[in-house]
Amino acid sequence: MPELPEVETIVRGLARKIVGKTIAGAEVRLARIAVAAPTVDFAAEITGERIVGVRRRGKYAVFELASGSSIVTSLRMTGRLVVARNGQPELPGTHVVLHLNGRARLRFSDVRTFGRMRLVGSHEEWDRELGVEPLSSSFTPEAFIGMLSGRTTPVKALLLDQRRIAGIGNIYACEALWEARIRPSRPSGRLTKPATHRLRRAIVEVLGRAIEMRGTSIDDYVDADGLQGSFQNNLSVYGKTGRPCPRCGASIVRTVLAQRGTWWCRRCQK
DNA sequence: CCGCCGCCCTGCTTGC
DNA sequence: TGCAAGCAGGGCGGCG
Repeated sequence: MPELPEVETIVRGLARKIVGKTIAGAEVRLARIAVAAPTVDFAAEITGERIVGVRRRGKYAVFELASGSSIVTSLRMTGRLVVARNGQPELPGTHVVLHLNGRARLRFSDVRTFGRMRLVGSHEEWDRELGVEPLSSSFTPEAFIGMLSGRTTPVKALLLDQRRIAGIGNIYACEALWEARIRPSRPSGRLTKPATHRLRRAIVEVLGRAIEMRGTSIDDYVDADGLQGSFQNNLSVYGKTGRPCPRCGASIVRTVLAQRGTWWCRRCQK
């Protein structure tokens, strides 16, 4: 499932391929995927627009258009954004195709149809509820302490809450907590000061390393070229039920926390 | 404000 | 072997 490192990798690839191109037309094959304001036709509205930028915010890929509008794309679990030439084979479940100048096509596919491409106006604050970018200078120790302090919520649930930190999903929450040697169920407000610092650094470190490895491909994720990442080979605990902890050798367990599968080491995560 | 729950959806895994 | 139930999960709306 695409989290921050996967979306970052996709966006960097897309930026290289489609910035400066004009949208000559748009095919919306499944209407509920392409969302616009009630009176606005998504395809008609973006036709003729030039793509002036592609960026990431949290787990969203944002296409910035010359008019000031943006297409905010959420991939959820199985969404994919791939650029291909017209005529090249499509991925299954291709619901939206943007025709760019020349033969380039930007395809959005999603077998589970949870993902969305949403057209937002230039002054629409679509990300008002989204939290801090963990790889930005705003993710300071003080900011992180402010999020944790006084809360009883399990720290893993807090890491998954996009209103606090934007971009962490289940894989990197599990990996960062393992890295910081913190039990996922620990009440957020009960972390010691050193544990808080370890966790903040672990988040930054794990996300950065995953970007270097071009993301984690377990089931569906591919980049803008349709290629897999390689961070799945560097996972310590995610999906590793019964395998030895890379740090202490104890068996990795799977529990359920905040309705999510949670992998961790009972011996060295406290 | 906060936290919890159900829903959306389909492919894969599990169990009989 | 075949089939159906169960499971997976990010974001969102509803509820207490």
